[in-house]
Amino acid sequence: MPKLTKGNSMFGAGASPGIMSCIAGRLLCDTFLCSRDLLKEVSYSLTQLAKNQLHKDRKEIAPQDIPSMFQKLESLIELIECAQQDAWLSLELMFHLSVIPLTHQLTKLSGNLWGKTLQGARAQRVEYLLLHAFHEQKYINPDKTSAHANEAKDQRLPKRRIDAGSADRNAEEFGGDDAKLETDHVKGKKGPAYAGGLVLEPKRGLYDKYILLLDFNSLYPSIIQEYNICFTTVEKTTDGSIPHLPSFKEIGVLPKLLRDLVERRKRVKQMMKNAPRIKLQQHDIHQQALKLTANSMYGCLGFSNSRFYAKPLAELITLQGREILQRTVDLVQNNLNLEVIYGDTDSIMIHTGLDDIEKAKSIAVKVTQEVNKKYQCLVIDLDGLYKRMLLLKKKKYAAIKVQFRNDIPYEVIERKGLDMVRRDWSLISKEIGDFCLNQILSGGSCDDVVESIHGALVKVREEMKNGEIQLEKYVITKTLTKQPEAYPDGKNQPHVQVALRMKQNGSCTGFSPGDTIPYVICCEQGTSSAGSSGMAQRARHPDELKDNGKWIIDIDYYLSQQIHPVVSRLCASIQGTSPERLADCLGLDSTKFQRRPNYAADVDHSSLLLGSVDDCERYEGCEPLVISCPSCSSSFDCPVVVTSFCGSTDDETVSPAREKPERNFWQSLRCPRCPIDGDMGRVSPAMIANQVKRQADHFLSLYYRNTMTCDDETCNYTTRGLNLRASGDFERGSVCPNYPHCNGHLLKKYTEADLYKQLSYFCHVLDTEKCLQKLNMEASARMSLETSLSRIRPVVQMAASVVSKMRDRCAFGWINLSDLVVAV
DNA sequence: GTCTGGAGCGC
DNA sequence: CTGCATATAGGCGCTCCAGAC
Repeated sequence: MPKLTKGNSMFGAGASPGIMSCIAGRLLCDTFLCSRDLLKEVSYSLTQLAKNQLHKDRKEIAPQDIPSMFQKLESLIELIECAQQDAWLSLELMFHLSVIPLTHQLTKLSGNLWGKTLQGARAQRVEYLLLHAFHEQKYINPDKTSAHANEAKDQRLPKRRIDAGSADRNAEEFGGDDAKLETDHVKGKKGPAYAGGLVLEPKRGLYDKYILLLDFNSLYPSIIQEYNICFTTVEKTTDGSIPHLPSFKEIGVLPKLLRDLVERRKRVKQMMKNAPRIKLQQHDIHQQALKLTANSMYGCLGFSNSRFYAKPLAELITLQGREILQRTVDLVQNNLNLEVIYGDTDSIMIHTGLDDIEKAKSIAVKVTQEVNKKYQCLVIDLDGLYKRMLLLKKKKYAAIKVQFRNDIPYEVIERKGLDMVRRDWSLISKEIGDFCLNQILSGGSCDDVVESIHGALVKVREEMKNGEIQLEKYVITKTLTKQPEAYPDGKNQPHVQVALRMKQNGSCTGFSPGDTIPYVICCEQGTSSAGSSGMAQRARHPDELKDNGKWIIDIDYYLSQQIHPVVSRLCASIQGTSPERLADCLGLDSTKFQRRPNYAADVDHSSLLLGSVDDCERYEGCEPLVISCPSCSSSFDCPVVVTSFCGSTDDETVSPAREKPERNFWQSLRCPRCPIDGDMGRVSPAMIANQVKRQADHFLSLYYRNTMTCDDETCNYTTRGLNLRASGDFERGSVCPNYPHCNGHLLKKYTEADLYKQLSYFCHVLDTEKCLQKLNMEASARMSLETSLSRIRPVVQMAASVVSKMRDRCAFGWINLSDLVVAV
């Protein structure tokens, strides 16, 4: 009898060799593996799958309870019934997913072993598909080499035509020409081996006019056909560069194979139109299998352990993909004058600015016609009409999609990449996030939306504090990618810690890579989370809390690390709220959530200067006015005049205590570091004026340097040169010089708004007049302040007038009146 | 502050 | 030569977290 071990298999894949030998000759359908392949779920436990897929409840029995259930008749029968139920659920799941017919079709297409398809061996399916295709054309296939053998002797036999004649040029070897890179890749497995799809920099924000989502149907398979890309057609390069497109007229093996698959799929889809009900599902599975097979071929060209590994071909395909997407964007923006707001690999989103769905559709028709004219195989198509959309980042957006059933429109909310679709956030933060998203997309007024979000946050905080939230909502789920013991930094990973502890105390037998681990973040009763150890140490399995009073939910963690980040990311472009305000609603210390300085580039400076914000906020980010002492070599930040004479303004509360020594500068007009007596460190009015002038000139020249930086964070290209490349998107600055590789735009590093703000700050520092009008104080205090200021006025007069003249020359001082029109 | 490993998405 | 254990893996692009430095 072979050993029926389990648990040492990678990715928890299937059964051990022992089990396989026991069932030799029979197919094994593991519904756990199939579900992981075909479904997207937070957890792939039978309980979860039964609930979400079959809508049935499953009774769970803890492993440690099983032995005792054998002790009594009733409990033994219960155990048997549960086991039987599990068997039926697995079977039902198998039918629900149509695993057998689907894998049957896939196997028939590729000609591999059905049992392997059931194990999910995708690379092997493609391998067999290509083996058959090349063999049929009388090519000799390359040998299969193991990863180990690859490292020792990276030599793969080229494919050679049996009738080795004219086609000798085909006998090229695509693998192994860059052995160094390849072994790096095999060993470290870090970093991509070649460039992939192009992702456009999104124009972030909330859109309430129709957006068109257009995408190319199966981009990569279509590129292979469009440009006849194959082992047999592409000329190999010797220097490791990407090969050129083939000029070979005869159709290659890969393109022909794909063409056949596409045509067969077309025929099957045609048959579906007037097929009897009973045949409908069968056809549907057949066409799915054809599509899956066509789409998985590219992936295996780039897979370094594949028998048909061909990095140059994979590179050539993705390069074409990037160029096609960029050409499409250029066409839509420059020739059709439409605004492209985002695009990823094979898709573009167009902001129509229209409320009328029919007009929006007609634009889509026009665009698709124009684009499709340019290609033979490639087809772009309308894939979605979004009524409203929130575009947050690359690969992160949500939209209300309008769909049609029998020409009747209905709306669905689509969420891509947002925290709410990820399993590694707790249910409670996902629920709040969904609520906020629904509010934002509701189309309600800004005030209403913000108010209801703030209200919801206050409410959930109350409920959490009162213990009204179920434990399940706090559960976070993460996947193990290695054996729990194999993590080098397992100490820092909550799910690894939980898995190790569960194994240790015997509540389970062990874990395999691919298993999902649920946990909650806790704190020890009576201690605050702030002082305790790292969060990985405070992670517990939900069951550990149920019968143990020592650990309780760490509510502060959930408020600040789960709910706040999710909500504040959603609200990033929503007027009327801010991370600070949201933190306030959650009862958190709002000072910890202040805007990071690099966000300042995103905000509109003009509104900042126009509004009635207080001085410290208005001049945030400005460089201080530095006065250097004529006697000693020290320098110090010049304090604001009015603040020095009036201790009770707002500025005092924000000034750090370290500025105290400079406080009385304006009273004494002496360097604070020089001896009090004697003439050392005395600063004259002319010195002040000179120093102010010199510093203002510095900022002026900074502005005129006109340094431009690319707004694509991954590029960050910086230049002073002018780039005259045309772009449909003039407002955002000119196209990045890295153009085909980067889709960003050059923006001024130091804008006129920055300069204006800086000069205004210097004016503010030296101001002795305007500040009086603004102050709201008692008559007696005002009198004494006025006297002090009038004494200092002659000293700063010269400096103040120098800098205010410079500021007033700055064109930014001209206010566009339309900016002042504000909807009330 | 920056950098890195890990995870989990989108396409 | 036999018994037993081994190894079994589609791609790249892009956030985001937490910890180390």
